[in-house]
Amino acid sequence: MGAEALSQENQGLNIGEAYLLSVGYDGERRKAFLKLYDTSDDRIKIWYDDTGHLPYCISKDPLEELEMNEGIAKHPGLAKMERAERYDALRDRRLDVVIIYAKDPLAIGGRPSGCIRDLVRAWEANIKYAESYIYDLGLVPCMPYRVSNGRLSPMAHELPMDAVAHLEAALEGEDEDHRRAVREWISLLEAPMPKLKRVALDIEVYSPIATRVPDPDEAEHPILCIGFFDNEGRKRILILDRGEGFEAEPLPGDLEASFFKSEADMLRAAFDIIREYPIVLTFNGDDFDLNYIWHRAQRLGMGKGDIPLEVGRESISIKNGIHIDLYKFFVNKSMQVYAFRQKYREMTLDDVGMALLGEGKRKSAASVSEMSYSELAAYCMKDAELTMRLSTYDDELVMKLIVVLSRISFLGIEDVSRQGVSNWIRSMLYREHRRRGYLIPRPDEILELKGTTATEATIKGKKYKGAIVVEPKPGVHFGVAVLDFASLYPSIIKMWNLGYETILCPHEECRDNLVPDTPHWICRKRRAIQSVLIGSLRDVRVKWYKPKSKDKTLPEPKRNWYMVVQDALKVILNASYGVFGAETFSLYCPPVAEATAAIGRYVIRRAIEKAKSLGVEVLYGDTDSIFLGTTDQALLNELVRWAKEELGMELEIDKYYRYLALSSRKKNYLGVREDGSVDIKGLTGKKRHVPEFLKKAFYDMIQILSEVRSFDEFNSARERIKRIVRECYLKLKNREYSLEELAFNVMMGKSPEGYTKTTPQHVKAARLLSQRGIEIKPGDLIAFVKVTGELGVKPVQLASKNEIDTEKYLEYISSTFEQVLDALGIEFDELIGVRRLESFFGPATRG
DNA sequence: ATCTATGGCAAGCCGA
DNA sequence: TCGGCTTGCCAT
Repeated sequence: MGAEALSQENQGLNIGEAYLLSVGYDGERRKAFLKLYDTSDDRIKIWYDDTGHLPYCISKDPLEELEMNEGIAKHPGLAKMERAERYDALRDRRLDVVIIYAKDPLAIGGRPSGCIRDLVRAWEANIKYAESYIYDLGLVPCMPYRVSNGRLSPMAHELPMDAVAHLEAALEGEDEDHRRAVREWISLLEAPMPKLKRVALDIEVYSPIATRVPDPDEAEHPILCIGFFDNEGRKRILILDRGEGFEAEPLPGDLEASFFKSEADMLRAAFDIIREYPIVLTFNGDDFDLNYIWHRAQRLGMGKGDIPLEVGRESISIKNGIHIDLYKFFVNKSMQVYAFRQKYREMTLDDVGMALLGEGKRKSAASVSEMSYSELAAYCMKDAELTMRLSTYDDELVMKLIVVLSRISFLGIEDVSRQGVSNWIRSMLYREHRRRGYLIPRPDEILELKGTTATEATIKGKKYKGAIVVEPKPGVHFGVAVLDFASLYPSIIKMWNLGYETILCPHEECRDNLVPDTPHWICRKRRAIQSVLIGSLRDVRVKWYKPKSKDKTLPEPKRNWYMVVQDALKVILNASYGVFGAETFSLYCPPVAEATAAIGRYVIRRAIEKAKSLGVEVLYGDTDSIFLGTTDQALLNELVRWAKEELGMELEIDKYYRYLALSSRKKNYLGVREDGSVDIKGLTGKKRHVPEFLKKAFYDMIQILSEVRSFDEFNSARERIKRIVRECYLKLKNREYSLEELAFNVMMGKSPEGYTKTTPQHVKAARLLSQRGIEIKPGDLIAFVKVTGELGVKPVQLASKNEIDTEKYLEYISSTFEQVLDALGIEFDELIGVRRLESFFGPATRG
């Protein structure tokens, strides 16, 4: 049937080179479609499914659903097969558990559905659709294809010979599953990067109250202007002509401005511009800009057909186009922490722009409603420009990341840029199930077969025991080497064949293949899917992309690409263990997470014992790292060799410290490297909430410590540190610091009413702000100072200098500095003079 | 609708 | 006053 008949829509579709960017479902046609980026004219072409697969439709009304899916019930594959027969057939093809698919078969990009029934399961066993559909066709998002007479075929690209040669050597001794996976990853990651034409859009909306954000669902106020900034630097601005009082005035010369008497005409002009581009970028366009336009256009009498937008539940797409909401991308915790190293802290365009581009939003005294046309245009254009530049800076880093993540996760770019890391991993694993013809287990099926955890967590309320943190040896240590296991948990998943299928397998023969520290065992007969996929990704990163990204002999663009891929892989690998311990993950399997952590403890424990047996002192260690009191190459190399031999794990010499200062606190240290750079971990002085004045003094002290080369030099350093602390103390006492410098900055974890058990200080301050009519939302940073009086705190906005509680601040200074000083054997009292301090000292010093 | 994990520290709250 | 608990932030 269908496979032979070309859809009418596809007839005559010929594209030389097209990148598959997104997968969607057209409800009216009841067909899946692909959005293809045509590189010859930079437009999106739509390709409709003509493979003849039947869509399964989900409806709240069961009768309606049956009716809609009549075709499926008649499907020959389904009709033929009896229930018991199906299960047997499944069992034969599976590893060792009965695994049954039970997700919404229309989940494009994978939205789980509660609507699950045998019908779907059986149907899924025989035909595949939608999410599985691009896999059936052998398609991978963001890869190049040729379309000829409506048929898609992959475009070959050359693999770099050095990569091929290197990999063949590195793959020696690995099994065939692993080798195949590594080759495929390289092929995906080395495919060409498409040049993507795109425009950034931003709107400004009139608001009668300056501080209130207009509600997009109501869209009751007019849109004042719409700015477009494209990746070739073209700037266009559409402005609503509001008549009297707003004379047309000269606008910057490179700005193409158009004025409209009618807001509807302005929107129509905006739609024409949107249609010009294959890709539209916004910063929060899902929730605000495009959402407002959507509702406003209808309020002005336009029909849905006149608007080139497609509104989904959580996102807005563009007909014949792609919409990427960069806010959703940057708000993603994994991106923030691992790819951008926490350079930005707040999820605003201003903060992200400042951190990544060195430039924030345009400052303006007036609200948009009161701005002159030229000011309004400049303000709006700046936001559009920042949004665009977030996608272009550093040789298109962000676009590259999205493309690479899309290829790894097999999600289209609209999905991958909006979803979290657990969904990327889910999609990656599902794809492999489908390719192998495996059905996918439901969460309750895995849980029932594999059960929960067997160890007791150290922290109350956690599900299982985690990593080891070695008790630090307090003091200053000169000549320290830090060794760590490269990608510890992914390596464990690879070496120990961990996966939901293989843990606690049904074979008697495997029961003695135990995970140390647990009653769990692991299958010896089959390889687990996740072990293969995560293990191969890990090897691709560690053996190819990471070293290449550091190779200074490579041309810059090449090295940049290696760096991007390396970062993208890091993000996925870092999450690859945690997802199995997250209830919300669709392949949640607590014993897998527990076993991973347990093996991690075993590995580091063995390494510590080995170091000791070599006569090396172990100063500290955390999860996957050990800090050793030697820099003797022979000893270190022996340890590395031993780890490879004995544990099958790659232990690496990470760095050397000229000296390392340890207190008795875990996860707290200061290490100075040979070149004088300093690693500060966990110390209060660097934490976000600490007042600026104290951070400054703290870093002044660090600067001094970084210059210390030998034990003797601590004496002069001590004097200089003494001066810093004294000065800090005096300025505090004389009230020379501004309120801003004195402010603690603490984030609201929830709304002010959400705090029922206790009322922390920042919440007290927040409530004072609420009383003044200032809205406080979760995620807001509250700046407050400590004051004398009942409450003890006040928001900066409401405080005055003379009510500052200097004693409290002094306590804070002393405890902050002590963390470093007690490691160095310096008494805080002695720095500042005990005489003056006596009255302040409350808590005794540690150690 | 969305959400990787556990371990550890400092500070403050709050009831015994 | 003490100690358990909550909170936020950080390490890995």
